[in-house]
Amino acid sequence: MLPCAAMDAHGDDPVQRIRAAVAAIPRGRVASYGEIAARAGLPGRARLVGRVLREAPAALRLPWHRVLRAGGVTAFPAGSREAREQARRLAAEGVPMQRGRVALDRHGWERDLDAALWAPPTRRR
DNA sequence: TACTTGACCGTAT
DNA sequence: CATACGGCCAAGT
Repeated sequence: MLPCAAMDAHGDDPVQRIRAAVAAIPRGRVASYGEIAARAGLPGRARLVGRVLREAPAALRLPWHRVLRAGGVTAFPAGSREAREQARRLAAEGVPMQRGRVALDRHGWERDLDAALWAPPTRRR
């Protein structure tokens, strides 16, 4: 038998883990390719994330529009069909993209961590 | 088999 | 802000 059979039980396939990481991006939030790679346990492999998204079946309904390049810049050429579609989808969930860029300090997935560290100890509202 | 491409990234100039 | 460079590595030529 193959030794990988055991690990498969947990989903060892990089493609599956990347898809799962993308699917986990909260609505109204965005993440970078590098961040997704790291969350999928594949640090330094941002390009693989791009490849996986490009080849992902549309039927999977992955929130690909929530994935941006480092710095919050769209991975698509300005004005391209994909870039416009991405901006449209993000806008639909309250994430503005201007000049092909999203403000990560306001909409980045990791923003919550910083917010938590800087937030007042007591309740907020 | 060797070389090129890419939905990328961080650092350095 | 813009180039450049090295790292990454599966697919395509």
